Amino acid sequence: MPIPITSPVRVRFAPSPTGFLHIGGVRTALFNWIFAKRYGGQFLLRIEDTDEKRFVVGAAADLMASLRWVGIEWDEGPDIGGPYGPYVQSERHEQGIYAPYIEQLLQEGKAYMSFTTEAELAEMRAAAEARGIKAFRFRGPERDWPLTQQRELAATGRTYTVRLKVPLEGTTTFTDLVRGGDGISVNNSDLYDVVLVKSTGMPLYHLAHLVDDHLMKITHVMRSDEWVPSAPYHVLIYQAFGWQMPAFVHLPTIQRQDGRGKLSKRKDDVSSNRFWERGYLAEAMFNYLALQGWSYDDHTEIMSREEIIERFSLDRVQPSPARWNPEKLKDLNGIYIRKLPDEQVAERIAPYLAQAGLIANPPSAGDLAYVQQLTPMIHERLEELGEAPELLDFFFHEPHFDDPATLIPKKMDKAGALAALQAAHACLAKIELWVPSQLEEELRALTEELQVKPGQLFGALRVAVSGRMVAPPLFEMLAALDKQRTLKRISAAIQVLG
RNA sequence: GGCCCCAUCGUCUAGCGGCCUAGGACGUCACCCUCUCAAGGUGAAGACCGCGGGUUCGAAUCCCGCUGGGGUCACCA
Repeated sequence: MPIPITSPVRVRFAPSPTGFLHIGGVRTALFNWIFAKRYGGQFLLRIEDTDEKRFVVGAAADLMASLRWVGIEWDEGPDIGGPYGPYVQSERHEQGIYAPYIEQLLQEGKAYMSFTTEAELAEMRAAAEARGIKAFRFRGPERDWPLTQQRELAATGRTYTVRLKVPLEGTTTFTDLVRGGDGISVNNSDLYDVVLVKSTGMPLYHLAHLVDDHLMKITHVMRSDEWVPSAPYHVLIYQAFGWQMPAFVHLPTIQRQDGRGKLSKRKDDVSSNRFWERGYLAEAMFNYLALQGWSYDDHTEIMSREEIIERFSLDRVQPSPARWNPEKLKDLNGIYIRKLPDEQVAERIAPYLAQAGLIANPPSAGDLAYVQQLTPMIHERLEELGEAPELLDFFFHEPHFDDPATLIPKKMDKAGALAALQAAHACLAKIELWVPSQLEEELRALTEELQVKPGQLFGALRVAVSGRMVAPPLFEMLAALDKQRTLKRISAAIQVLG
């Protein structure tokens, strides 16, 4: 059933700069972006850096580059500003944006100053566990103190955190646009008094993101599944402020390939950077990621950005987790590479060849022209642009034969192979018009003359000229190699065999 | 362990009570094409719809229980 969406829609992606962005993060950003485009709303980027300990220099810039790579642009964000800036939480904190809201909750008795230290908390947790209590739900004694008493203690210099005064009884319920049903409900007795402000005065995610979402007029909070357990706290905070709640959309997580847990930055090779380095097309990544947790119908998979935006709807978002499938991504990438014209593929593989040292870096005009000539031979064989150097390296330096036996075709002996190569050399030496069709015509005639199968002669030549059993089509290869180099390589092969 | 979420081929999914002897894609295998490898074409294997109860003339589809998997239990996000 279609989910009614009230536009204008405002969504956001709010990562913390703690390292590289993995593809799960990109997927979450992508769904937000697609959703905004679909309903003609805004997509904003906000950096949540309230955790000074985990902050990684350069991570924010890196993450923005990753998003832009797949084609995600934001309408408001740290680097481009917007009407509700700044879009970096540490800056917002410095500007004192959160302070009045904290004060408000304190004044109204919705939150309280908690003087229990981290060390004390750890002790209490350990003691609780020793008594067999598995779930430690902290409620500070100060939750019942009058505010004046809390302030008096604070005035003595004692440090404190600010905690939300979570109701002891009753239930907290919220709806989720992906899960539907009657909504998700938890007993308040299963909750604890979450920390809203650290003892350093820095607000925590729970408080900061929510104030920001409210101030930035976010209508839909679309985030990963792992946030479901903390959603009740957010609902309670909205209620404490008396603010209108955004709609919650919890996206299924992307699981590891083996299905054991969610993707991890440390254990899995899923940094988004890795994919453009290896030669994945942004269009393919976009298409693949859109299909992680969403589908259009029972058979359509290859879709352009525009088609995906046009067709996207929340009721087709899967509630169950997806699983990381690099094989499928690779297949899609191959499809997108094949859709590209040869000229573009040539332009895009040139940097990989340069990096591999096969051509100059940066490539010369002559290099580029040669790459243009070679590209049609490997175009449809490419699933990652980064595979190009491996497929083409023998065009740039002489092959060497690790195993001369590969020069001998099936059902042929060494003498036969030698004779065939010598005959081919003589035949090719006479050819003036060095183009694939002419080469094919002459060499096919030679197979009949020699009474050998095409596969035998062509196979021996393929190895002679490329040094490998698997290579691009023979005649195109010879043509691209030019006559002189072809003859030289065949001679070298004859030497090796003989 | 508590709490929450989820459950269709190995994987991603279609399916919203009869169209399902369950469709598509990746992967796997075979054949065709063919100078090798790809690409392309054709086809095959692969899911008693996790299990057990209901509801119904009829259930993969609705309800309950169980089991399994995942997430989360921080002064991290």
